[in-house]
Amino acid sequence: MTPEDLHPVSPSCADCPIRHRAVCARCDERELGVLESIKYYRSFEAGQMVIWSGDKMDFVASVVSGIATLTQTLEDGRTQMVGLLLPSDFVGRPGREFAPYNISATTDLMMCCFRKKPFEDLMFRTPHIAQRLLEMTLDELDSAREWMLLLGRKTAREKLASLLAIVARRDASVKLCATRGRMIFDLPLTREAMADYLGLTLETVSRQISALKREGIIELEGKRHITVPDFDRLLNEAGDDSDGGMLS
Amino acid sequence: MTPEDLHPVSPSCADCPIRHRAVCARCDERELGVLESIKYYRSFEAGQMVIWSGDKMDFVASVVSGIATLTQTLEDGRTQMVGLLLPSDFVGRPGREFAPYNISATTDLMMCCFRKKPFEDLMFRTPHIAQRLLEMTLDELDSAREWMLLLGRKTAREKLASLLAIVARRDASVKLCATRGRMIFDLPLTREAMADYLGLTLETVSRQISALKREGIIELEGKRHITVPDFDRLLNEAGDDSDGGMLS
DNA sequence: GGCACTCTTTGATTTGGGTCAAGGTTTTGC
DNA sequence: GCAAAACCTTGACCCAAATCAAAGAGTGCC
Repeated sequence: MTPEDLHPVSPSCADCPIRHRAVCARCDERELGVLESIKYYRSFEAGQMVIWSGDKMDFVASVVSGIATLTQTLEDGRTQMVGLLLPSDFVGRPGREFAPYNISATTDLMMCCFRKKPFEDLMFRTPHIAQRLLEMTLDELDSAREWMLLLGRKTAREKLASLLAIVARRDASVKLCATRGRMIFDLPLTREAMADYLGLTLETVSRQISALKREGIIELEGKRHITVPDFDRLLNEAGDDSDGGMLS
Repeated sequence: MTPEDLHPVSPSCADCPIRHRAVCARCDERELGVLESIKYYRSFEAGQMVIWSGDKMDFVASVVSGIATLTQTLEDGRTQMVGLLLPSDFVGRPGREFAPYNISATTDLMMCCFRKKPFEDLMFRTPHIAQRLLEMTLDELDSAREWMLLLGRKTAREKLASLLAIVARRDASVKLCATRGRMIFDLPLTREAMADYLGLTLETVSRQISALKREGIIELEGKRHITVPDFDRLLNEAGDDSDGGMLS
């Protein structure tokens, strides 16, 4: 498969990401006008909290640039990442008043937000917006369930290979690489964040990355810059049947 | 909390479960008429497959009675349950042609099905149906993410306690028990099914159940009939912050 | 009643990944 | 340019849960 195959939807959007991810294709001028009037941008620095679990969340948003994570924690501090938000991903729940998990910026982050109440009003008046959101939510649910398989049944090595495959697939910069099967990208996560996503410890993540490097499945320059010489070989380590869904 | 608190929505529905779970409150006569005309019932025996992952799925459905499970498997046979369907739960995805996982009956099962195409048509014409489905899907997503925390970060004992707490909460028969905090119910799953749900082996499940019994946190009569003398004590073993969401 | 089957329990042993500890490397801030 | 902090790697050791093995319990069928 070529890198182009991996990006059926352009990740760039001149105006606002929600246009193509959630609504644009079927929106008329009036609806776009409403969206314009209720939107605002917020930026966050790497490490900053966007919202705490349980806090009031009076907006929905999509990621313009940068990476955000959704995490849940037990009282004793064990934490599990339950979602990774890359540019163009949507977050927020019409009909929910409080955030169900922590959202934090792992890199510098720009979000395009819409005030929740008027967004909900628009959604109730505009069936195709609710339908598009339903589709997106079903996709997220599929991803979450794919992730349950990973957390419950994959080995540490398979977990790492799966994560690298997902990031490679979604990272826009892989497009720059022309050689068939070869992919180059930067890991957007620290070892600790990867561990939280994969249900491992950071030491195990580090060891598995070293092992994949030692065996030539990945090449590593610095701590974050990764080259995958043969994407199919990486997928093979991930333990999935063929390439699978693994959207976000 | 009293057993009644656990069942804010009546699990019984004279006509069809989807009425109260998905649409009924806001449906008019004409919409209910359409639903009537496209619905049919299917029953399955314990152990029977409802649908295989990847097969064409031309219906959506809700569970009338019995238990069904959603599972995903790796080629080498490792399997992970990704959802448990109890009476009144909905399954199926408008806009998706193929089933993304195996659905199977773990007990005798009755489902109320709606042919997909006309259901989708109705949904497109009827905004509140799409909106209700969106709400339900968001709830499912929250449950899936709660489960990710369990799979990634909880110990075997905490996993078992969490599962027992969920089943106790959802099982209708707990209503029959009056004593505050005391709950009696039947496990609807084999040890192996529990293991697949929890990302454990069946031996570990068995050992943990024995341990909980030995310590008086549960009482066990036969293999399936469980008494929880003190529900709060069970929750305490589950490791959650207070009682949490843990819907299904 | 007894055989066959499925489900469950329990024990012995192994092992993958966690924990603890030390040191290396990169980034940030002054 | 140096110190501190953050992040990462590697090693030694340990333990929770997996694996392997055997036997008990319940159920249905002839």
